[in-house]
Amino acid sequence: MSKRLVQVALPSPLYRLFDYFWPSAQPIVRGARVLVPFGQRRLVGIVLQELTESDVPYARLRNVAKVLDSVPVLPEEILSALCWASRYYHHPLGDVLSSALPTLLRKGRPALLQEREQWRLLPEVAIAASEHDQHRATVRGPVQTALLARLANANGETVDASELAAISTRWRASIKPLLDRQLVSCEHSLALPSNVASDTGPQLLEEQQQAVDAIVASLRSFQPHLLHGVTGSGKTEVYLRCIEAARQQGMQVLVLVPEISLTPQLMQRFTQRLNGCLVSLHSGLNDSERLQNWLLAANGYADIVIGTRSAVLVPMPRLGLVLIDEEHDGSLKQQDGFRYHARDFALLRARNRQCPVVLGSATPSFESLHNVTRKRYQYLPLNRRAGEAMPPELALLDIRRRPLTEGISDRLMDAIRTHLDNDGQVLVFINRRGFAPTLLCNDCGAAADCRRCDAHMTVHARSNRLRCHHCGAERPLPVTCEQCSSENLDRIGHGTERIAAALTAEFPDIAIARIDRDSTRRKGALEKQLALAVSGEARLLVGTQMLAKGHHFPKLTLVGILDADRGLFGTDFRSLEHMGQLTIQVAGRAGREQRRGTVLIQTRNPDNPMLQTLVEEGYDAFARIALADRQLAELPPFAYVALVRAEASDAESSITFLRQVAELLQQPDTETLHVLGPAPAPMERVAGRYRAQLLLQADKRSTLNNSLSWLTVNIGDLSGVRRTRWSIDVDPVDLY
DNA sequence: AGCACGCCGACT
DNA sequence: GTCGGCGTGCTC
Repeated sequence: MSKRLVQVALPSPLYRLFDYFWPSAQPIVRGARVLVPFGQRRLVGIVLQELTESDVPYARLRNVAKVLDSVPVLPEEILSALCWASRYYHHPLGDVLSSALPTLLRKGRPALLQEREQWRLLPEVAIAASEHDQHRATVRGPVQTALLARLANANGETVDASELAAISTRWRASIKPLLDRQLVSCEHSLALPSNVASDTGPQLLEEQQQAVDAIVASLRSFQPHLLHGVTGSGKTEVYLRCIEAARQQGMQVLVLVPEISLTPQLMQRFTQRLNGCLVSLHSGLNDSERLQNWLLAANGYADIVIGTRSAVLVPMPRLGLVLIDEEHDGSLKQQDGFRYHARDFALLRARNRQCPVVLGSATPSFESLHNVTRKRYQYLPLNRRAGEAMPPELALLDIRRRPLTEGISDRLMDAIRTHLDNDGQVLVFINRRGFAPTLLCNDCGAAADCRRCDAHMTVHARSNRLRCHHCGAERPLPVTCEQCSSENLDRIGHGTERIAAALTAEFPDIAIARIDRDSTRRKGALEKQLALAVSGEARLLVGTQMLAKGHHFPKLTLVGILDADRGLFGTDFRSLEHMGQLTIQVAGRAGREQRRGTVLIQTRNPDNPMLQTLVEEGYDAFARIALADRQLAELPPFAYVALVRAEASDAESSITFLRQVAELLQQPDTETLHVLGPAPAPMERVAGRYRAQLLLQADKRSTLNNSLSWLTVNIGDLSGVRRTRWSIDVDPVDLY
């Protein structure tokens, strides 16, 4: 009798699956983990199916070393979606499956929920024991006495093991004899977090109610909705009502947010308003917390899962609704390894499960707007701001031939002063951190450059250092030019640090909160700065795009945008879209309560039609025109693109490698696939490595898909694969 | 990707 | 004489 055979996906960059003998009497479970020998190593893989035969000579097949799960860790619902994603994104299946697992499961840890361990003084003996103790107390050690005292103190209620552990690190040794003599008992139970709403929320506006009704009506069927709500229109309130409705129907709800640690306000609101088992998945969790929450979701205990991008990969057996907040946000796309887009993956899952997806944004992605016109998404607009709030008034400030103080025009400075005099709060937005982006020598003209990147070093004045924002390199701020030793150095350009300093000089009595990655790196620093901003204690706010995401500053009356022009001339076809979204998002921070907000946008291109459309007619009109341009240029969402990226330690080999790739791609579908490049990346050298890319463009998804499939089977034969790191990026969000 | 094997340079 | 550099090959 021959041994059974099984096909396993392993975490490796190989576009291949591996066959093993199944020596165990246990049933073969698709989606379960196995430990297998692989070369000299042992890897954790996922069982895909039983095989009747293998193409590999049987002499070379090896045995599965250990079966790790009797129940699939990746049930069919998520497994089939991940298999699809592997084909769509042309990323090796084993790697895809592995990235869907929390780290501890990837390492082979049992997929068991942590149970709560609780101890109790047995009631029958409680009194007897304490009397007994009065006479024979000396028999017990101090730890035992303390443990008994703590348990007696609970009056027959249970005490968590963690509390007993706090008494002594050796508490287990001390409690064992008490357990043996049946003085105490130990109980294990599932620690299910359970949230109870403390607040019912406001009456909905008509538009909000219509949106809720439409979404709730679509439960149990596949229906994407685009919830297009201007800032302050109460999107979150719509989410909350839909979540509650789905939960009451016994469904699990998945909520994706850009970066949970950046939105403590949102998280707080969810815990205030939702009932049931609420679980979060974000970068702030450690491995065991992450595993626990993952398992709560995967076993159907969690009712609501709120998380960042990777939460979309978590199995949810009762999934009935998916919400994606800030669906235009670039952080939904993974930028390395398995480069999936969480929005698109969510749509696939929802289709499989026949449930609705809500995409929420004040500035929807062009893709989503296009899907509304194609009638693929239901459009749910929220145009009215809650309460009395009026939409902010946007205006362009022509700064050509105007005096500037540290990048701030006299007219903006006057406006800031007026608002501060009238008790307003002002936000100055500049999407650049540090003090100055360049340190230039006035004598020889040399800029302080990063030694490993094609980039200037950014001056950080407070820490007195130069930093590279691309590779993280750092060095002390030089006093003299590194090239010619001249002392005549100039700091060129402006970052948040410099703007904050300039505003302090101008308004010495006003408290300033600076919010960017540097000022909020320390734990708790972001919360502190945000609290200053929200309370209005800091009346001047300076920040990067961190400030643009979902925060609510009730007292804000004026927003100044310093460098809108940069987005007009980006290298990327999406630069303009991003500029529009960022501008409107930042503008949305203003005037969310009684006072109408003003937004002043400094520009040297006041005649630019796109900028004018954005300011005068709003985001929708802006998007319509920009989308028409995309159509003419045959760019997404009217065409399908992918990028083949390569990097190597010298400039030549990544280009030569991609030249071969381009040649390879000429073979199938020659007429319909456009291959552009290879070209060096816009910033060729980063962290000492030279990057290049090849752009693939097709008017049919299948053309692109077939070409990439062909590529993945043949790319391994190219010379130079060893020396280049390459990757495929389907539907890239950034072209560099 | 990892890991082993294999063949050439500066060291105890 | 060896430790170790990274080129090449393989992983069921």
